[in-house]
Amino acid sequence: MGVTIKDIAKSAGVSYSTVSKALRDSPLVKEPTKKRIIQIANQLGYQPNVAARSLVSKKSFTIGIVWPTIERAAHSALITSINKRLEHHGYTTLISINETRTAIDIFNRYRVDAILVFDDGPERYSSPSSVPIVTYGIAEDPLYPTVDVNRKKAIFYAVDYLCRLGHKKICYIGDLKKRDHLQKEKVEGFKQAVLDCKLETFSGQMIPVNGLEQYDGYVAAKDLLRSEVIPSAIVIGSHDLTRGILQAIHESELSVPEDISIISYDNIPEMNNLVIPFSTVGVPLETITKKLTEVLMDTINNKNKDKEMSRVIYLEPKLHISQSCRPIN
Amino acid sequence: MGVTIKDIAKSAGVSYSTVSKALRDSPLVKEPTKKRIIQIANQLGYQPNVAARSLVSKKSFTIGIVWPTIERAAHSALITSINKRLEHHGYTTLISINETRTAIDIFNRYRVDAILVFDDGPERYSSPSSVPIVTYGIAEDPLYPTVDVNRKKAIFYAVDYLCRLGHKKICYIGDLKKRDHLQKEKVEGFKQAVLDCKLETFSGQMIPVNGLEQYDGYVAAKDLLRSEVIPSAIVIGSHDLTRGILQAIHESELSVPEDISIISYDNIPEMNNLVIPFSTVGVPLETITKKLTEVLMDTINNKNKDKEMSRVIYLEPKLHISQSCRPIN
DNA sequence: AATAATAATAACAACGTTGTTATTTTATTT
DNA sequence: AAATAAAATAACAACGTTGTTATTATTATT
Repeated sequence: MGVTIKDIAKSAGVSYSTVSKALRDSPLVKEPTKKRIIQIANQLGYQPNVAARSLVSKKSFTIGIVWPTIERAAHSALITSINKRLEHHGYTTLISINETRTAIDIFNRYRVDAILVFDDGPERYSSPSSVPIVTYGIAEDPLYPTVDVNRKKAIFYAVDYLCRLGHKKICYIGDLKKRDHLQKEKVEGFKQAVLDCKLETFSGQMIPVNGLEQYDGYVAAKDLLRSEVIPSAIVIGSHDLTRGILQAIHESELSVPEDISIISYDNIPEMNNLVIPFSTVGVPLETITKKLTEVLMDTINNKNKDKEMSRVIYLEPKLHISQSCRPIN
Repeated sequence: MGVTIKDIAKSAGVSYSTVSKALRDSPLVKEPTKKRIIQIANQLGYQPNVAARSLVSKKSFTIGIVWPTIERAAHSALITSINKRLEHHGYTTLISINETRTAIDIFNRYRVDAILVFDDGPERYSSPSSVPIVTYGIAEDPLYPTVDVNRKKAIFYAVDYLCRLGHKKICYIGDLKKRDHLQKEKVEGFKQAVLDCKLETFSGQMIPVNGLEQYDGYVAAKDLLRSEVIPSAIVIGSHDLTRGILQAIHESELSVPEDISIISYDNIPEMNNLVIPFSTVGVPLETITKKLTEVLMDTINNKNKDKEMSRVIYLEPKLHISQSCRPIN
């Protein structure tokens, strides 16, 4: 079974409390003894028992991530980055892919120091959690501190940018369903921009997709390109759609940005494996994870009090200009 | 802070040991008292402290999954299924996406009951882990009990099947690099089958890809279709490649299976969102996760002794015949 | 060399559970 | 109604750790 502090004590001929102090590098134990103890610990492959430790110290130095939507590729990049950042703060990340309610219960049983919820779902989970919760991307009347991207503004910026380049006929390809809050925001941003920029509106300006995968983008774009009036620019609501849309454009023997300008919503800085470097709007992934880590640490250290606890932090999207849009004469 | 058994005891006017028994549904406590205690526990939102519990009982009812390659879509389906199965056995699944060595250490500190490693990497981690380890897909001289798919056989079956349909000119598209053990197996299966079935060999019979993504398949197939001799059938080494290959075939105005037969290696039963229902070879995902769960439970309950501990279980692939292959006259 | 001050180590309680043993309450027998 | 058996509950030790307090060993001061 697992090696304990007492095994080390016996082997070193000291009391177990001395071992505890030595391993935590306390100044209360003499340097040579400390060295000897540490060496024995390594030799025996000692790993401190988290259960025992967190039982007495009421700290686990662990963050639980709730991730029921495990397939979402975008989230996996976020989680990788968060994990790295938390590691630097001395925290361990543990993930549960269970349904949100269940996962929160699990982490409560483990008494982790904080829970980070990644769940796009519209479901409300009024969770009696004694462990503090932070959420990402559920800005609609959240019960907990939330970090979110201002998606409305993002798409607004995209349209505004195209407009300043002189584009008049601009389409939006994305999820138009009312259900998904995150996608709805984007649609609103588009509508607002069309209004504010005094752009032409026309039927078929907003093209729906069935899902957010490459294939869905392909289908939607095929559809669009078959119609008689082709827009001079397209705003794409979600990352994966872009590839499919490009594919469709290529098949129509059109090229980007010569024949058509394209800009996509995206947080991930990896639109590089596409044919041309792509222009995007969105909050850089590292900005998101930096803020999330910050909020988590503040929450743990009780830096935010009372009503402040349930406030939303909207991150400001950035326009990342590359080579997929061109000015119109 | 968290509600403890003592809080409940106070509120119910009984001793905390009675509460413990009541919550574990022990016959040692009278039914009405039990009911009352359980009700109070729910009311207070009590969640048992895993740390305290596993400290005394030496059981955590938790399995740690090591998953450093978080992006691998195929694994996410496996993990989802495993999670569900383990839940039925009363186990909780916790995931770490840290580098394998680190993740194993973490789970050792947590004293989970077993660790399941999903790591394709060829790296050897001679880990001094006091928690038992089970691995998936690292059959090459494994240190721990391992479940693996017989990939060599899988591809063999695919070729054999095509051969029996009368195909003579069969190509393989996949990763040909020597590095990746999993991919190498498949290549060997192909070579073996070509030999055993006395098939024609020709230059350019095995087409390499750069990665295992859809795009890589597209590029490889484009290349193939540009050459003067086009095979009558293609065996595809990995799931995601398939879409790209189909794309390329369509662009060449060929159709499947009329002009060309295609069969793909795949464990996931979801080749449905393709244009036609696809023929595949591989071990069904549920078979894999069933066996993995079995091995995990056996390992925990010490059902496998001594040298048996480090044996490999090769799962037998199944041919799943659908509509992407046709017989040749 | 005896005493005080300090450094190093040991002993012990506590954390929230479970499982075992001890005590009290209730039911049964005479 | 007293004695006994059975049922229900309470008390206590243990798990592996940390932090506090008590003890012992060492050094400094006279």
